[in-house]
This record gives sequence, structure tokens and C-alpha cells, in this order.
Amino acid sequence: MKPRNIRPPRGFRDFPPDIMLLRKELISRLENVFQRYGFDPIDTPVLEYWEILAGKYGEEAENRLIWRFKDPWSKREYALRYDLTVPLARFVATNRNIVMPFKRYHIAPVWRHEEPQKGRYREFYQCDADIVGSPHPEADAEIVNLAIDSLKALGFSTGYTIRLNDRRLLKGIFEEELGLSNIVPVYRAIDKLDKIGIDGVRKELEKLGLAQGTIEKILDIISISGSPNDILEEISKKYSNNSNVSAAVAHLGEMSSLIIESDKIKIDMSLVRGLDYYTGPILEIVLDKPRIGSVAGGGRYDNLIGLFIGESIPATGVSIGLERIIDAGLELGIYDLNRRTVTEVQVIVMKHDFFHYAWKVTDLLRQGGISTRIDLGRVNERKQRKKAQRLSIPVLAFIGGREVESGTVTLYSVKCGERFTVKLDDVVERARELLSNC
RNA sequence: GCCCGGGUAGCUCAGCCUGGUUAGAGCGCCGGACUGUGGAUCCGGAGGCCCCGGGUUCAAAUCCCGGCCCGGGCCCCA
Repeated sequence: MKPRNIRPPRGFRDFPPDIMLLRKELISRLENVFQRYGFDPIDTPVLEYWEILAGKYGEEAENRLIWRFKDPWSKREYALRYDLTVPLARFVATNRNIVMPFKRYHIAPVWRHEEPQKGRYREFYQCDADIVGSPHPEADAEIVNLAIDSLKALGFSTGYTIRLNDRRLLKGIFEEELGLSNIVPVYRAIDKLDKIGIDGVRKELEKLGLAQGTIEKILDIISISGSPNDILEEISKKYSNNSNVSAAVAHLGEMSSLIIESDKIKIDMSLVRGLDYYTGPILEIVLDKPRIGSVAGGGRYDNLIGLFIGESIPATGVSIGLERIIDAGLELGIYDLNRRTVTEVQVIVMKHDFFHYAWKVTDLLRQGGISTRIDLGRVNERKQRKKAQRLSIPVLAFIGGREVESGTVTLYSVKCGERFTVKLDDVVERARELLSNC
């Protein structure tokens, strides 16, 4: 029976060549940066047993957002990976012979059962880089520097902010010093600061029934702004007795002294982040212009791996969201979809009589390393040209009676209009010239 | 899960408000003219359960109800 809806499932997408070429290009730029920082690639299965993911992400993710199902043959419960961090933790736990600190990158799809909207999909790529085995601020700083260089490689050298906070600051100030008990709704409220402003947060906190004095203290803290050093100094003055606060201040201070472009950094007490496993510094990268949510997020999770092996192993990392980068880049005009094929040369067969000669020319170009197409539909030369034009193939190689007789090829650059006839011996070299010069 | 906006040719859409002959356009596709380098022009053609189901009506792409699907927003997140 013919199904009525032949589109991919909700929130899932097909990628035609123009988009795929862009995605591959961006991924290769990222891999380049990751490798420059000495990170090695790994991969893990898309499926995990449910109990591997259970209890790692928080209530909402667990109840609603993780794709989860029973397999009728083995009766085990499975889940599609929700991020690349928990699979990394499991990987480390099962590969205890790796050299520490272990620096790995992982570029792969993850799945979340969300309602799709702009910049949000049910299947999307994360580009993760993590350092396992170092508890020190230099590891966190390396992650931030890598994120900065990654954005640069992707075409974003300005126009974004790295928001930085620390779970220990949140814990030390809000839970220990202010003594707030039902803390999750409070975090949820202050996390909205960017969106709803200080008065909006005040209203949210009032709704929670907090004492007026407490509310003012909270608002006071989340509105501290300035350079990283100023903010850290102010915070440490206020809460010098709290061990969590002073540990975080020392950590963030050393960290920001190692960051290559510290003007991009903003210590932001309203940054919370959802994932339960973070224990230290947390970060989020937001673009100034398209309001699309964060394009990258990460932090330190020193206890996650320990959940699998008992012994705790420190780790820190960042995750760059490829689709949001692409959506934003297209909107900002940083990227385009003009490249529709890898083909560099289209061989145009003027009449089918010349096909065998044209076939030889095609092979010559291919052996010379040039991506080449020849008409496989036996259409007339005008059609061949039109199809080449629709794919934006930059160079045409005409094969007609004259060329066959004289053992030549006529090369034509669509972009610069240059045209000349060359001997077969020179065709690869001259074609390459045309491709690089025009 | 909640709130908006959509669903008509392969694609982008018009028509719907104010129901009424054979449902349109652009692009694409197929064929032809043009007969060697032109992102040209002209001629012809194919292609539609107008999302699905029900209701109102003499009559529904058009009005009403329900469902499904898509897009945007909320929540949350990359």
C-alpha cells in the first residue's frame, strides 16, 4: 500500500546535496580545530541500554525527552543517545587503559523527543570536545579556547558571548548562604533573566512566595556585571567564608587568566543550565543576532564517570550545536547554499556520435583527479548545458566534430567566460588552471 | 503538553473572505524551432483524491466540526 505521508518523521530531516556539502565543510573545519588542540576522534553506538542514560539528565529529560523503547526480540529496554557526554562517560568506564588526560572529540547525531521549532529538531548533530582526567582550571580553559577557535573557524569571530558560571557558586550562594530549599524553580526563574529581564525575574520569584529580602538578595547577585576579575572579586568579598564559593572563584579566576580572548567572556550568575551532571564551571555560547538559543554549551562534570565505576574521574567539555550554527549562519549570510555539486567539469557531447571520444576525455580528467560528469541520458547538447548550469558546474568541456578530428577538447569557464581548445595531453592541466584561476 | 498560522501541480504560491462553467501562475519536467559554446527567445505538451473524514447546501478547494501532517511561539534545550 502506498503511504500517504512520505516525508521523514516529525523533527527529522533529509539533507540534499547543497546542505550536505555545507555540513561536511563545517564539520571538517571543526575537526581541524579539534585536532589542532590534540583531541582524537571516537565514536559510540547510537543506542544505549536505558539504564545507562537513566538518572543522568534530570526529571524532564527522563520523563519526556529521551527516545526510549523496548525491543521485542531481546526484551531489553533501549534508548537513543540524548547527548554525547554520557556515552563518553560509559566509554571511559569501559576502556580503563586509555592515557589520561583523555582528550576526545565526537561529532555525531543525538535524539531528543521535543516539539520541533526554529533551531530545534528531534535529530541533530552535536560536536563535542571533552577532557577526561584533569580537575584543573587549565583543562576548562583549554575547552573555552577551543570553543573560541571553533567559532572562528566557522566564521564567527565576533558577535557572540561566552556566558560563564560555576555550579559551586550557585550552590554556595543560593543553597548554603541564602538557605533556599526548593531550589529548582528558583534556578528556573533566574535562568530566564536574559529573556524576561530583571523585573520579570522578580515577578517569577514573587510567584514562588519567597521573602522580599531574599528576592532582593537574589536579584542583587544575578545583576552583578563587569569584567571577570571585578565580578569574582565582588563575589568573593561578599561570601568569603563559603568554601564552595571560594573554590569556584579561585577556579574561575585561574581559568579566565588562560583564555585567549577574555573580552568574549562574561561571568553570568544567572546562567544555570539544565543537565544534572555538571559540578563545576558551566558555559554557554549565545550569538548576538539571531535569537536562536545557545549555539554551544558545556561544563565540568566530575562525578558522572564515577556513576559507572565507583571511583570518580574528573571531566570537562563543550558541545557545539551544528544545526543552530548553520541556521544562524545562513540567516546572517555567513553561509550560502550556492554549491550544489562536487562536479568541477561537465563534458558536453555535441552529438551522440562523439560519445566514445568524450568518454575517453572524461576518464582522462577523472584520472587526473578532476571531478567530472558526462551526459548519461543521451539528451541534446543544450539540455546538457542547462543541467550543468543548474548545478553550477564551473567548467564545461565541449566535444564536437572539430575536437574529435583534431584530437582536442574545448574548455570553457562559465564564470569568467574564458574559452580555448587544447590537446588531450594538456587537458587535465589546463582544466585545473581554469578551475583555480576563475 | 499548551497557544497561533498553514496544508491547492515535482517546487513556490494565487484562488477561499463574498460557495456556482472544464481549478490557475511562475519555476521545473517532456517534445519541437533555433543547427558550436548563448546562463537567450519562441511554440507545443504532460502533470491535481484542492490533506483525510463528516456536516451545511440545489451546489464546497471555498462555510462549519473533528482528525492527521507541516511551520512558528511557550516550556526546555544544541
